[in-house]
Amino acid sequence: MAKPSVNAILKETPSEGRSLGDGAYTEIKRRILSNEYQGGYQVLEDELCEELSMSRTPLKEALVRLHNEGLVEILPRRGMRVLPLTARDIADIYEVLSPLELLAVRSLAENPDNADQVMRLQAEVDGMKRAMEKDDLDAWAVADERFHRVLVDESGNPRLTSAARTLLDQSQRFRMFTLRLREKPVNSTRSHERLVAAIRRHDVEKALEEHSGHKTNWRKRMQELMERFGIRQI
Amino acid sequence: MAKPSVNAILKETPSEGRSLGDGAYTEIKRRILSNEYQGGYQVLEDELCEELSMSRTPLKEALVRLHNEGLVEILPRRGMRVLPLTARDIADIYEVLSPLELLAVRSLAENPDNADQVMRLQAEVDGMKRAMEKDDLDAWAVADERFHRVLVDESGNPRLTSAARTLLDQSQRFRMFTLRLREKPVNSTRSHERLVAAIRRHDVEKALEEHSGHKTNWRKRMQELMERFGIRQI
DNA sequence: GAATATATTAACGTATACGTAATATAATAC
DNA sequence: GTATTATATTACGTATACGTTAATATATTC
Repeated sequence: MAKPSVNAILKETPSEGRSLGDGAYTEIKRRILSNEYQGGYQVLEDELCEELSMSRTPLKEALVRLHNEGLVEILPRRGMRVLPLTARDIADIYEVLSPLELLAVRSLAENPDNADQVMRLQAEVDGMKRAMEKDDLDAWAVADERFHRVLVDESGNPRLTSAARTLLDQSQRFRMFTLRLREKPVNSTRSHERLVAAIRRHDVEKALEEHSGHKTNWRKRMQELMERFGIRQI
Repeated sequence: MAKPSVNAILKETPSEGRSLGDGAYTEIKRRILSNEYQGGYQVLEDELCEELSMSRTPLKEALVRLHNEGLVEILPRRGMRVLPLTARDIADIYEVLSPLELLAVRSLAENPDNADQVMRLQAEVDGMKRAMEKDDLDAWAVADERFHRVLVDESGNPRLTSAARTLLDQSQRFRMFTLRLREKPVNSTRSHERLVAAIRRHDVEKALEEHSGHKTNWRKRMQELMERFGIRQI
């Protein structure tokens, strides 16, 4: 009984993947970020080739890219391994991500012509609110992820976008993992809303404060969570 | 008359390159960072293969990595092209690099046990001073580059190191380009020395201030320089 | 039975082969 | 001479082939 062809999956992602290499990159990354492949998961190149029905050439390209983004390591003769995330890693990620997002927040709040950007952010906040009303945690997570992505995408600095995206990707594994362990993200949604409001009225100080506060709070809660559930790594 | 074999060059870099792919990556990157390959330089994969005496497989791997680091673009059927750096790019790079280095400075200054790290930084400052005495600009540039690399390497946060390194690499093309256009980097050397001194005595405020001041000053001078010489891009 | 030597296997790095699609060149019509 | 079509070339994406070497299994010795 054949598994559902992954080729079909690859075809269905019109977003990034023109080539097989792009397709493999997108698909493997999706599996890692969704924790389908958890930290420590190890697999040989040949097995992945089989799995994704392609040869080693495009697959290797995908692995090189994933390695560059810090998602996997490539072990000679042992294939690839999804890098585990420790509590320390999480702390490191947010230590770097925070100032980057802060830069984006400042840039948006200081932009006199930010109506369009604010609209895009608000759309995601609205998504979070609707998701909360329907108790749909998955939908909430999607909107949350999109919010942070929009934030750094709209900064106008491609280097900022690129660096932040890498870190957002890494953190997403953790966010997905803890999604159903933490309390309902009501406060988080409200905080995002206040942040957008501050950006809208160009209140730079308030926006920065709101963002810092949110991130600090979030980090504290996540550390508590990890301790409570004894999560050493994912 | 055969050109000096690049294989020889690759062999001589015991640092990174185990595989041919690593070697190609290191060598092409070196050429870009030293402006041997300037912005806009375009070359076909096959020509690079010839040049580096290897097949397309390991070469392509190197190109993928360089693309991920924002140094080149890969144009279907036209090979790779070294991305030009505009004044705007320079500004963007330093906008992101500054807070990252600042994070590193704070981390070092706050570390009660930083004697070893300070030593490493001081070694590079000494290198800059010796180079200035001998009017050896190239040696100065090497020490300067190493200083910033040590700074972010010693931060203790691998994500910070990785993100900052990418930006340092990008900025190095510009630093090399302007090395002989700017005045002698006497102030720069002194500023680095004061920064290390502040880190040594755990004077966080002073260290951050020194670093911000230096970076702000540097950015201003570089913008002046570009205007004066009409540098649109490199 | 333990330790060492040898053989086998397997996984990957790299080279090469091949098909395809885009571009350049040639040929033809007007 | 220009426009259009036909043909040839080329560069790359991908698959495959091959050799090397590390890891494992097997055999051999004490």
